[in-house]
Formats: sequence, C-alpha cells, structure tokens
Amino acid sequence: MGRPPCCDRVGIKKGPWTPEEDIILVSYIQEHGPGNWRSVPTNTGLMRCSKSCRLRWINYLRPGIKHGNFTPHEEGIILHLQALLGNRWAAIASYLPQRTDNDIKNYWNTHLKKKIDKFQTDTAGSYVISPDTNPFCHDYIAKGCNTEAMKQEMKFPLSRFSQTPSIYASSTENISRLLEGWVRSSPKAAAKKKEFAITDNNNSSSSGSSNTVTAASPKENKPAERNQEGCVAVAHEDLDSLLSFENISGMISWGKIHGPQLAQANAEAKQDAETSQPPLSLLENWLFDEALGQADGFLELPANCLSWSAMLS
DNA sequence: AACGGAGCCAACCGCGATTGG
DNA sequence: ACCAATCGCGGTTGGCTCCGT
Repeated sequence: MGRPPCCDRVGIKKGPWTPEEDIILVSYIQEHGPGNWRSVPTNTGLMRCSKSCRLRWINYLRPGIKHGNFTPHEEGIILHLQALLGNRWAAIASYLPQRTDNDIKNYWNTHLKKKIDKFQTDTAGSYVISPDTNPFCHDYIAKGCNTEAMKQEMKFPLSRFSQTPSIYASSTENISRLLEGWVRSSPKAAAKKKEFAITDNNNSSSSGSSNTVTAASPKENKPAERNQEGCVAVAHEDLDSLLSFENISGMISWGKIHGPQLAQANAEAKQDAETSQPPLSLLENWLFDEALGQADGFLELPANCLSWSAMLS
C-alpha cells in the first residue's frame, strides 16, 4: 500500500471554500500560474488537496467565468452539442469559453434534461433528440452523410479546435466582489494585508517578484481607493486588469483574444487544419464559420438550432 | 411562523489517461 | 517496461435556498 490519496490525508479540509482560502489561491496562481497543483497546498499552506485547489480554480476563480443565467443561445449550443457528443462536458465546455464543464453539466442535469424529458413526454416519445433527429444532423444527412459516418467523424479529436487559443473574458467581477466583501467584512483582512498586500501603484510596473497584488488602473494609473479600514477597495476594472492574463505570468498560453484576433486565430487554425490534417468535420466547419462570423468570442447558433432550442422552452 | 419537499450548485469521489522516474 | 504520482473528466452527493402548505 502506498500513501493514501492526498484528499484522505489527515488535516485536509473539505467542504465550501472560504473567501480567505480563495484569496490565497488566487494570489498564488497569479504569481505562479495555474498548473503544478501538487505544489499549491504545500506552498500556500492551504489545508486543501491539490485536486480541490485545481477544481476551485477551474470552476469558480478562473477569470472570465460566468455563472447562472444561461441564455437561450447558450442553451441551444449545449443541446446541440450534447446531442452530438453525449455527456462529454469538457468538450462541450470548450465551445463555451465562459462556462465550465461543471456548470454545463449542472445546467444540463437540472434544466435541460427535464425540458427534454417533458418535451418527449408531450410528444409521446415520437421525437427523440439524438444525432438522428437533431436538425443539424438533418443537414448532415441531406449532404449525403449518415449518422454512423458522422459518429466516425466525431472521432477526430475536437481538441484540434481547442488548439486555437482559448478565449477568456477578462471579467473578474466575481473575484472582485469576493475581495471587496472580504476586505470589508473580515477583521483578519487587515492582518492579512501585510501578507497579500494590495497596494497603490504609483509606478506603472509591478515587479511580480513578491506576493503582492498591485491594484491600479492601467488606463489612468490612478491609485486604488482605500476604504475605512485603510484597506484598498479594488475597482472591478482594476481587478479585471489585475487578473487579466497579460498580468499573470505562466498564463501566456491562455492569451486573451478578442474579435479580429479571434477570427484571425481561427482562420489560421482552419488553414492549418486544412493543409496538414484530415478535412474538417461538418461540425468543426460550422464552428469555425460561426466563430468567424462574430466578434465577442461567442458561438452563434445556426437558425435551425435556435428553433430547436425554442421548441423545448 | 414553522415545517417539509424540491431545486440548485459547489464540491467530492472514483476511474481512466498521462507523465515522469 | 513497469510503477507510482498526478491530472482531468464525468457522475454523484451534501448542504443551502426557495417555495408551497
């Protein structure tokens, strides 16, 4: 017998994360970048296992994460991809960069599955959502391909698409709220301030060599405002900048791409894929085309899928 | 106001894949 | 080639909140 899994070791904390733990984790990742999760609990003193740290970052703390309120548009994409890919939540999430696989999975289990069940009940089971009935697949079939061929084609790794830079919005409102709330409410915050100092930034550059969160607007270089306790309240825009990936060493591969850059990246990826890899699947072509046709990094849904989504609502 | 059930979601668990020695 | 550690994913659960009675 080897040593027990890290999460079973004595002293490992479980349950909901506290704001203090989140701050520590975010600070650490800001300095070192995500990855090497094994070292996170050791280096931060967090009484959490590496797995838990990773999950907390991926599902909640990572910049650009959007929670709740799925739009009909997103709903359509999920329905669409779930019918094609099954419960491959990570693959589905790769097409919705602001959503985590966990979020999508939860939304599917709590909302969409029920809608589909209800829809199927209402239609006496005569309409089953599957690759065979998905309107998108009808297109595929109309173009002379059967669903088996499509399933085969789906074996081409979807990760090929995800080789293009991931798109992460820089919105960190959640973390900003967290920080502000924590600073306001926790007496420990003042004490912690020394450890994780949120300082004015009269210099335009940050050294990045210390465990320091530098909060100053990059646009106006204005000092961050201090609250009553003498702590610094970080404005959302400041935190957006603060936690944007340009500011986070080790996160280069997660470069933020917007609009034209996205289109360019996708076009390049498409070109590369066309020249060096097997022909794109219809799905991938659709995704590429859709990505090119919009500017905010979000996939547009083909009209037939929107109507398909609307059928369930 | 109190209670119970349903819904929701963050977090955990287990397993397969990957990596490094 | 083998083994152990780690990572990543999908399924499941526990606890909180909301809502109806």
